[in-house]
Amino acid sequence: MTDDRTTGPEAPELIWLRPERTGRGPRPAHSRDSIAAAAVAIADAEGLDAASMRRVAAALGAGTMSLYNYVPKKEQLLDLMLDAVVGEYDLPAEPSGDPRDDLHLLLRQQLAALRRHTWVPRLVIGRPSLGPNGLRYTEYFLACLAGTDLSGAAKMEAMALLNGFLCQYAEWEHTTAAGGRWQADLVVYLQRVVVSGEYPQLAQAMAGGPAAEPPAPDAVFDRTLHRLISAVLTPEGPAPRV
Amino acid sequence: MTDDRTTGPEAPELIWLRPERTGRGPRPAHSRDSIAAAAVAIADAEGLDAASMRRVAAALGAGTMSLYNYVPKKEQLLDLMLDAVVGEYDLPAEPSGDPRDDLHLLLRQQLAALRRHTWVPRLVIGRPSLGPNGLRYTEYFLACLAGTDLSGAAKMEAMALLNGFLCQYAEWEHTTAAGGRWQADLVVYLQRVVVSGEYPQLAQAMAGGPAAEPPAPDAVFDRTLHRLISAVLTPEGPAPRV
DNA sequence: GCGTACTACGTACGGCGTACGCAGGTAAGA
DNA sequence: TCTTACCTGCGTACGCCGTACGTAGTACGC
Repeated sequence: MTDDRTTGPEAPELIWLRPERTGRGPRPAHSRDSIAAAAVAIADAEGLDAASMRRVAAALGAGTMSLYNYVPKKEQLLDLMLDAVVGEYDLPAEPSGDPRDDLHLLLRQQLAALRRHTWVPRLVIGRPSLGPNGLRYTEYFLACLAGTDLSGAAKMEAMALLNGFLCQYAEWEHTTAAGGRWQADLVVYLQRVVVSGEYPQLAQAMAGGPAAEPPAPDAVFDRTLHRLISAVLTPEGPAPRV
Repeated sequence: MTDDRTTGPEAPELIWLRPERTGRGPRPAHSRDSIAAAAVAIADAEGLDAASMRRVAAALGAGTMSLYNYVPKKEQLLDLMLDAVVGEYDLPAEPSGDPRDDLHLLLRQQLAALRRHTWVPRLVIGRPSLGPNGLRYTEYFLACLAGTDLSGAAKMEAMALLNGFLCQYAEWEHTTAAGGRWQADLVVYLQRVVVSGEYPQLAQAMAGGPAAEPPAPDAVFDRTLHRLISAVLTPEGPAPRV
C-alpha cells in the first residue's frame, strides 16, 4: 500500500495528500480554511508579497513557527490561498445544457473573483490548484462539456485554455488600471517610440489610441471569450499543415 | 519638455527611459547586454530565484552595489532578461505574406526559446517587455498581420492572446516534464480522487489516461495554435449575445 | 584647471523562508 | 490506569534577499 506517513523526509509535497488532522496530540487551534482566509485577506489588502509566513501567523495570533505545523512550506500556503478563491465561486447545481452560455457565465464569475483578488493570476501559472474547491470547479466545468463530443483530453485542454486567457486578461486589466508612476512612464516611452518613426507598424496600430474604446468596459473580454469558446467547441478537424 | 533627469526621486521606473550612458564620468565597465546575459545564464542554470542582484554582480566580477548603477531596481533586471530572450528570436527580414504561416513559424520559434529559458513564462505575465528587442518583435508581429483587415487594437489583442497561450503551454510542458517528487505526489492524489467516485466527470475525462498521446510531441501545441490563429484572424462579427 | 557628475563598492538594516530544539499536552497501547 | 510516543506551540538562529547610505576615485564639460 502507499505510505501514509505525513512527517519526515518522505512527507508528500502536495498539501492535499496530508490529512488535516491525525487524531493524536492536542487539538489544533486553527484550520486550513482560517489560515487561507487570513492569507487571502492580507494579500488582498497589501499585495501577495505581504502574505509572508510571519504576517499570516501573526494575523492568526500564532507564533511564526506554529504555522509550519499546518503549512510545511510557503508554496503550500499559496495552494491553500488559490483553493480558497476558487471556493468563492457560486457554482450552479448543474449546467443548463448550453455549453456556450454555461462557460461564458462561469468565466464571467471567475473574472469577478479575480478582480477581488488581483494577485491570483501571478500565482496560477503552472499550478494545478486541485484542492477540494478546485476539484468541484473542475467537475462543474467538465459537466458543462458533457453534452459535447469532445474527448476527455480535449475538455481538459479547453479548461486550461479558457482559464489561461482569463488570468491573462485579468492581469492586463489590473496592471493597466493601476495607474501610477510606471504606467505614466510607459506612455512617455511609447510616445517617443512612435514619433521616432522607426516602428511604423506599431505607430499605425496605436494610431487609434486607447481612447476609442470606452463604451462597453468588458466588450473585449466578452468578445474574445466568445471566440475562444467557439474555437474550443469546434470538433477536432484534420491536422494542420505546418 | 519632458524631464530627462535619470537620478533622484523623479527618475523613471522604466529602464528603457534611462539612457545607458550619459557621457560624464568614467566609462562603465559593463553593458546592459552583458548584465542581461549573465543574469539569463544564471537563471537558465539554477532557476529564476538564483538570479539575485548579488549573484549577477558576482558573475560580472563586480561588487553587489555596483550593479545598482546600471539597474536601479531588481524589477528592471528582469526587464533586461526578458528583452535578452526576445533578442534571441531570428526574425525574418519581412513576412512571407501568409499570416497563418508566418505566425505559426514565429510562435514555434518562441516555444523553442521558452524551452531554453523555462523561467520566462512566470515573468512575462503582466509585463510588456518593450525593450529594443521587444519592439523589433512587435513590429514584425504586426507586419505579419499587415495584409489583414484587423484593426490596430485587434492586432495587439492577437499578439497578447497568442503569446499568452504560448507561455501557458510552455509552463505546462515544463512543470509536467520536470518529473520529481511533486509530480509523483500529484499522480497519487489524482488516483485517489478518481477512485473515490465523487468526481465522475473528472474520472471519465482522465479515463483515456495521459498514455494515449505519445505520437507527435507538439501535436497539441500545433493544433491549438492553429485554432487560435484562425480565431484571431476571423473578422469581427456582431457582438455576442451574453 | 577646476568642479561636478559619474562609477565603484563596503557596510548595514530590515525582512524573508525555515532548520532546530525544547516544553507541555493528549490519545493509544500496556 | 499508567506509560509512552507523538503531537502542538513557539523562541532562537542562520543564511539569504533587496537596497539605503556614505565614501573614495575618475574623467568629462566649462
